Amino acid sequence: MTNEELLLNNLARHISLEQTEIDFFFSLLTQKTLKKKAFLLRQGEVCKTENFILSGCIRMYTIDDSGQEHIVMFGVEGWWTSDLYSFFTGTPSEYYIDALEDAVLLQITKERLELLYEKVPKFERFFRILLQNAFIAQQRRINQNLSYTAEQRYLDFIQKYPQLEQRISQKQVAAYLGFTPVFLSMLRKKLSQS
Amino acid sequence: MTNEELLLNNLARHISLEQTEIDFFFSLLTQKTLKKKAFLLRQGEVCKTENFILSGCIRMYTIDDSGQEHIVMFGVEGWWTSDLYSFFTGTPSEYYIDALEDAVLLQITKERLELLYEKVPKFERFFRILLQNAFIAQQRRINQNLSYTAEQRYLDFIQKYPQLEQRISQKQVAAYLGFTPVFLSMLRKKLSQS
DNA sequence: GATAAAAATTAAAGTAGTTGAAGAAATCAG
DNA sequence: CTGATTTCTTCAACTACTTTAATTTTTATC
Repeated sequence: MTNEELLLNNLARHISLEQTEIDFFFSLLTQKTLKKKAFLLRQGEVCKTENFILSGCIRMYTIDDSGQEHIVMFGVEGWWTSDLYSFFTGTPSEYYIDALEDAVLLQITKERLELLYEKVPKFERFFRILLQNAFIAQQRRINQNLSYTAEQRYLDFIQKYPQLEQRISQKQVAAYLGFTPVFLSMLRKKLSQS
Repeated sequence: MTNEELLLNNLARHISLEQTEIDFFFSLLTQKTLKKKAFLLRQGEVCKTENFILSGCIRMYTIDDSGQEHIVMFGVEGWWTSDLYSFFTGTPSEYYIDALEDAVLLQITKERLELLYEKVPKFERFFRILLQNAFIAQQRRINQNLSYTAEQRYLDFIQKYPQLEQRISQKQVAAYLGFTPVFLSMLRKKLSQS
């Protein structure tokens, strides 16, 4: 699947478009490559784009008072990523976004997105559906953090994202699940023995 | 402020409407009263409505394997509440929604919402913005659950929702913040002493 | 391919939050 | 107003998870 097809698929899953509408949409996008460890966004900056991931792996995270990183979301090819709050309100972000692997993105700015909504209102629906899915995924995560033990959450994670677990370090998995890498190591040992 | 004004305000904050559009919107709503402890939705049922809370207090929660309740969201007057996943996909909900205080709601069904989007597309924007705000609030919560101690989360909660803390039991607060009522009681004692 | 840097493992001691149980205080239903 | 139910508090024992620190393994760099 080519890059363009990846995004076309993503669109077609939710709305049906004329070729001219597709072309117009693509004309609004710019491509960006991001080397591993390079930042797409830093805390304090305003997030100017929504980003469709063509390849690679990125994370969005905060750093707490004691210097620890906490990952609020991962993104891989086929996913959209952005700090929506900063993007929509124009206020500085609380988050960092950087690449865990070299990545290629398609970006759209807020101005161009507004233009897109105006010219092709169907896209308003498309982005609402994306948001809806992201909302639901977050709600699940909140509920799991409240209801499940660390072990249950880890098992759930590797079952749900088996490919992802292979691609990122355990340190990143722990920063997503909400415990320490040391504890994850102990967990894995315990699970491999039983 | 009358009931109708509460919702009008909520609308006006995000989109501007003609009187006929407002009237049409209101014609699609039905009012529902909910006695304390009465269910708006049970696990396994399909969520048929989005609900605007005119008065009272509701919660959305799950019950885990060991019988404990975990609250994923509260709602008070002026807020919208629903299980969006079930609402949009038509699949059975994983959640319960019930009233912590006698409540009055304005409800809109999915069919009527689709009709509304069709006749007055501005509403698509309105509901997207609502969703956006809810998304952002959830993202904050995920990050806080990862980054903060129980004590920090409690202090943050009472600072952010001082009115709410007065209206609901500590048991509900604990079920929202993710620890036991016993621990909350200990926390409060410790905080009152220092 | 050698060296440096980052990640993962292990162990031991410490802490935050849970569990269970019992009594006191508050709320609810008739 | 009364008894019944639910909520809150307190205590002590327990467990899940953290912290620190030392060692090994893996990955990155020139």
